[in-house]
Order: sequence, then structure tokens, then C-alpha cells
Amino acid sequence: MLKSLANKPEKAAGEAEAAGPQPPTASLHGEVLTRLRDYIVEGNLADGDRVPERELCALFGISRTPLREALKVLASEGLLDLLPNRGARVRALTKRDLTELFDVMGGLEGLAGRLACENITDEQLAEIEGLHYEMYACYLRRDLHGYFQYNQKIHQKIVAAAGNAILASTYASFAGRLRRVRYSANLARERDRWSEAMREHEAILDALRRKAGQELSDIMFHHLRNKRSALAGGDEN
Amino acid sequence: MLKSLANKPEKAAGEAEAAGPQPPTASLHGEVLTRLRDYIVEGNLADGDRVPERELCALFGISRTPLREALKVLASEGLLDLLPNRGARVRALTKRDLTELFDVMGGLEGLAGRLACENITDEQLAEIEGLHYEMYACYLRRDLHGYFQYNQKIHQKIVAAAGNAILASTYASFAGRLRRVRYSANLARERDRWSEAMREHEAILDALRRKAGQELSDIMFHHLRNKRSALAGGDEN
DNA sequence: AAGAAAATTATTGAATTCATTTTTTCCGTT
DNA sequence: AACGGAAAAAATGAATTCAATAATTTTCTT
Repeated sequence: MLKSLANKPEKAAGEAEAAGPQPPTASLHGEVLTRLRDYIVEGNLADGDRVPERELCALFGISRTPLREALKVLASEGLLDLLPNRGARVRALTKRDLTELFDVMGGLEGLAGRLACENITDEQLAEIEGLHYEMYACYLRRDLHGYFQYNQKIHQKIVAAAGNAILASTYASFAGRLRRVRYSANLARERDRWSEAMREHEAILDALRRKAGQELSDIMFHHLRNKRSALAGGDEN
Repeated sequence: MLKSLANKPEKAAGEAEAAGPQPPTASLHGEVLTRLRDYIVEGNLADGDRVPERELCALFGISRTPLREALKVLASEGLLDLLPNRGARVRALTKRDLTELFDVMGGLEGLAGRLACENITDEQLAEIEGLHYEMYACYLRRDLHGYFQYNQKIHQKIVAAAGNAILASTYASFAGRLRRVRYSANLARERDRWSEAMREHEAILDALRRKAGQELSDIMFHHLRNKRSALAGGDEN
């Protein structure tokens, strides 16, 4: 295991980079955190796996101190469990977690829709319309993968159009947590309500055009709630 | 500065507690984090103050390593800024931060109201009714402080009644961030719309009784939005 | 040979150490 | 006296070290 993501495989400290004039910033500040989060979100570790400190230190070319700082942060984000004296483990989302997460995402996206109606520019709206039609094209040709891509982009753009940075970062954090599960078989169940979801997206675009914030807020929540329901029939956890 | 919160002023390591059979857990795990967060949230440091690592280490009786881990977590929560090579500072909420936070709180409380209508028990509803009338009594006798207390409790109880742990912890995190500002002069402006707020709370309780989730969601958002507007007239930041 | 106990090894949590960077102090110049 | 810059002091960031705890292996007993 441990996919090769390393840039400096070993002996990071003590030897200067022979390479050219790198920007003097590039500090490991959020760097380690981001790399480790990506590493976990991208699914390099399985649910429940213990996080191998020493291996990751070697992989990232750092000592345990900054790595453990990142572990604490990721635990506070809900990505890891911290077991006293027995290290960090990748937190497996229970069915309940999933349910709760989808509702919270629904609340956040509902808020995003409402605020987007207040703040969206014509350009942003046009961009979302474009994505919507691309997505519709995917739907027509039964391209589920493409559909998901555009779908996600549309949701992201609506959040962006809300113009609320705190909302955006909160949304991104939860989306990351869901991403570990997003591409699993569970999500393929969305296919069963594909046409329904497509109709919901028509309603979303319509409400957004009319700047009907309250209505859009409601549609967004129910859109997520329906997605949640499609999953709730699942069997695991 | 540095209020005396210490339990073990010094030499924490290396000497066993003479006291009785403490649970073998009690590890400093979330302990340092919680203590530091409380310390900051309670306003022991002013906006923009640098966080005095060494002093807090002495105060908490720990070394820099666990303290810095906590600093990273609190920075990721938005309570601190981490400046490369020049330490952590208490993040001052800009007016924009405040605006955004209130909207996000509005979204979360709207969600909480909606879910509460789905999940609230009769006991929980009765408890909220009780708090509501206590709050109303404070309003009648112009007890602003008491009013705030009950107000906060009601909002917390609605969030709790939603029965979504992830929502609850997210809400708590943002509430903590607002708490630093909550008791400031800014909030006294609420007095100007006291009767309006009181009416809104009547509507909240009414919708909750009728389990009108969609309606309550909307009321909650606007309730927060109105509170936000009462602040928006402010002058600083 | 199976299971229990002991010893060994590895891992974890936290203190300490060390190089680097920033901040402050001190001193000389104008 | 004000300014600029060198030297000293303090802080930060990260590696290393160390005690504790947990996991593993080995040895002993039956």
C-alpha cells in the first residue's frame, strides 16, 4: 500500500535542494495538512484503517510533529478517529452519518440557493445554464459519469454564487467527507431516480432564473433529501 | 493578563497525582484543545492579540507540542490566524465575517427548524414552550440579560431537537466563534427590535407546534437575517 | 501442543533540542 | 535627536529524544 506520492522520498532534512530558486514561501504550513487530507479523501486508506504515521512521514519527507498536527486537524474535521494511545483511524461513515451529512448538505445548499438568488451575476447564471445543458446532454446519452461531473460543478457554482466564503469552506469540508463515499456503488443508485433528479435540476435552474430564493432553498433541500432517500435503502453499516 | 486557570501550575510531568483512583483515561487528548478554546472564546485574549505560546504552556502545565497541535485545530476552526513564522493571532471578525456568519447560522437554524418539525418529541416541545414563556416574562419586565439567556437556550434546544449530531456540532462551532462578539455592545442593538424579535419567536413556536417545517425553516433564516441587519448598521471593521 | 506469563519490540504522546526567522536592543552615523 | 544597521535576544517550526503504553514474540507451565 501507500501509493507513491512522495516528492522527497527520504532524508528531507539536512540537504538543500539542488534545484533552482524556489519561492521562499512554500512552507510546510497548510501543505502537509492538504496533502494528508487529499491522501485520505482520495481513498488511499480504507475505512477503519489505522493511519501509519511513520510511513506517511517517510512518504511526505517530514517528521512526526507536523504530521501529528495535521492528524489532529483532520480528526476535528471528522475524517479521522483519534483513539487514545492507539493512534488515528480512518473514520468509516455509518449509515447514520451519511443520513445526517446529506441533511446538513441539504441545509447548506438550500442556504446557498437562497443567497445565490440575492447575489448571482448574469455571468454566473449563464455559466450555470451552460453546465446545466451539458449535464442534460449527458442525461440524454445516458452518460452517468459525465452527468455526475456536471452535476457536482453546478452545485459548486451555486455555492460560489452565494458569495459567502464561510459557507463555501464549510460546504467544501463536508463535500470532502462525502467524497470518500461518493464514487462507491451506493451512488450508482442515483440511476434509479435519474429522470426525477433531472427534473429537480430543471426546477433549480428555473427558480434561480426567477431569483425565487425561498423556493430554491426548499427545492435544494428536497433535492438532497431525495438523494439521501435513494441511499437509505442501502444495506451496509 | 493571563487569567489564572491553571490546575497544575508547574512541573506537570514526572510526578504522579497523589489523589485517589482517577479513571485511567483523563488523557490530555481533547483536554488541552477544549481548555484553550474556552480560554479564547471567553475573551481572555483581545482581537488580534498574538497567542503567547510559552505563557499558555506554563498556564496549562504542558509543553509546546500539544499546545501547538491545539493551535492548528483552532485555526482550522477559524478562531485563530496562523501567520508563517510569526505565530498565531486571535482572528478578529470583520464586518463581512459577521455578515457571513449570521447567514450561515440562519441556514443552519433554518435546517434545524425543519428537522425539528420532523423529529421533536412532545417533551422537547414542552420544554421549549416553557423556555419561551420564561423569555417572554423577561421581555415584559425588560430584562435584556435574562432574555438573551433564554433566547440562546431556545435556539440550542431547537438544534438539539433536530436530532442531527453533525448539525449540532457544526452549529456549536459557529456559535463559539460568535460568542466572542455576542456580549459586545453590538448585540445591545438588538434592543431596538426587541418587540419584533419577540414576535418572530412567537411565530417560531407556532410553526414548531404545527410541525410546519418549511415555514419554520424560512422564519428561522429571516429571524437571523433580521438580527444581522440590526448589526449591519454598526461602524467598526 | 495449547495456553498463560514474561520479555521483547513497536507505537504513541509529549518534552526537549536545534536551526531558522523574527523581533528587539544597542550602537554609530549624520 | 533621529535614523539605519549590526548584534543580541526571543519566537517559531520542525526534528529528535524519552517515558508510557500497547502489540508482538518468546518462553514457561501444564
